[in-house]
Amino acid sequence: MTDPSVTGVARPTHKPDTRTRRPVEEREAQIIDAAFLAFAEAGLDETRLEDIARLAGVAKGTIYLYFPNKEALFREMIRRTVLVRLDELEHAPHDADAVTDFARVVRSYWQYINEPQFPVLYRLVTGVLPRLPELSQFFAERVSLRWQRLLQSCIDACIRDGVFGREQAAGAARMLHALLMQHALMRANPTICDAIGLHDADAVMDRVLSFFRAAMRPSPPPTHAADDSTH
Amino acid sequence: MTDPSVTGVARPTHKPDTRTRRPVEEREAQIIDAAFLAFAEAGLDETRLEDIARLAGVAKGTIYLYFPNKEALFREMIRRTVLVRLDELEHAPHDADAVTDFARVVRSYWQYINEPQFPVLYRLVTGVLPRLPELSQFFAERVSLRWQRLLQSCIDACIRDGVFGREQAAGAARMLHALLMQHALMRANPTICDAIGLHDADAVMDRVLSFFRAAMRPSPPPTHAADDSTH
DNA sequence: TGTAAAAATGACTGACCGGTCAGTATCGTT
DNA sequence: AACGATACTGACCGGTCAGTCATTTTTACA
Repeated sequence: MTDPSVTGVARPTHKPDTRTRRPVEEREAQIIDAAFLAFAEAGLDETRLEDIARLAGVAKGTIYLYFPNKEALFREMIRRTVLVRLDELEHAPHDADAVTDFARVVRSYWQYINEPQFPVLYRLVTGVLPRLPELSQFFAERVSLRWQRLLQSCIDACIRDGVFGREQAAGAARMLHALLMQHALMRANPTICDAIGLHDADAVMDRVLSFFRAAMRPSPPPTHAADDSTH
Repeated sequence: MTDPSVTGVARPTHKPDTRTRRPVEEREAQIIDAAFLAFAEAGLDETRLEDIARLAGVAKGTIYLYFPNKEALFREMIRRTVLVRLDELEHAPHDADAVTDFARVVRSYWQYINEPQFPVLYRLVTGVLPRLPELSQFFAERVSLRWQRLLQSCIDACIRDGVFGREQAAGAARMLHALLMQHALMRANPTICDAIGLHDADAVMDRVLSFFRAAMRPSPPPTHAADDSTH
């Protein structure tokens, strides 16, 4: 008996520093990581605390030393996983060139929502919406709205520079967000991804951006040519 | 024993319309409707069979006369609710005019995904994805892919007519689908809907269509004016 | 009205699992 | 080494609920 997984490792080499409290954060992270994996596979209700405990390499009771209950663990897991990398991305300094800036932000967003965690989070949050509405609110605020604001500011800069026309300015960020988000979600769905070939993430983003730029390109001066559309 | 769904019809009784078996379908529909309401509120796991039974006005045991278990009831509820109105829409005869046709199909799709049931179905299906992957496949096939094909055929017709340019032809239906779907989902999320004002469904659709048309408008002839963009 | 079959009922059962806590192991200090 | 203090464990408890089935109600028909 006893636990062979961790015991006996930490030899008392005098005492380098009192790391007594360090393990607390480690344990939490350990449990959170395990929770992500377990919840990702089975969702909030179908996941048993035992499973999380086993994945984390601790006993079930240990989880309750760090989180008051299953739901709180779930919530905290979502919170932390959503926030990973989000802040650093937003706080990156703006470039001088509006176009470069725009491209950089779009790429960051695209990267973020195409990491494998993202669709999982989206699914988990969506799945528990009626039970944990504040979580969905948090998600909407932190992801959808935040990025839309960021995108809009880049787009506005491009409009000021004359790269984009003014015609589609209103809601342009929403459109771009919709295109990117939906494509990321489609890519995460094997049925759809296979059916319409979205495997190459870069290619998909280029395609979306090309479409977006086409919509945003300034109108030609009013030369009223009736039907010059021949191929 | 035997199959209750069809048996007894061939009775040579002189009664002209033996409605003997009519209640069977009624009961099923009754239970399915109640299941939709109950599942919509709490999801697959959190919904108790008792709740569904109470909503349907039957006893719990009765449900098991019509559905083998909870999961099958859930699946069947999704299947039927997804299919409602889908076929009739697709089978409507095509118009002669490509533009009118396009507008009609887009409006149908928009209507479909903005009915209050739709986001609920989307959420439910998304929520149980790892457990019932074939359901998500069904949903993807019946909604996303089917409509994308339909949209693409309308768009192609518009391109042939010169209304849309050829440049963005590839994946145009996917783009439009992404825009419409994501906007419908955002509209169903109170946090987002309130934050960016998407309450007026018609206005939102117009905005999306305007953006889409801007992207699809044929390019002007190649007058290579370098920087004519100054308003 | 009688009666047999079909339909519906809801009390019951047993598996399951979130949460508890008495007990054990480990660590830091003296 | 001895002694708290702290971290961890996992058997256990109790509530819950999907699914069952003996019983009751309804229906069909003579």
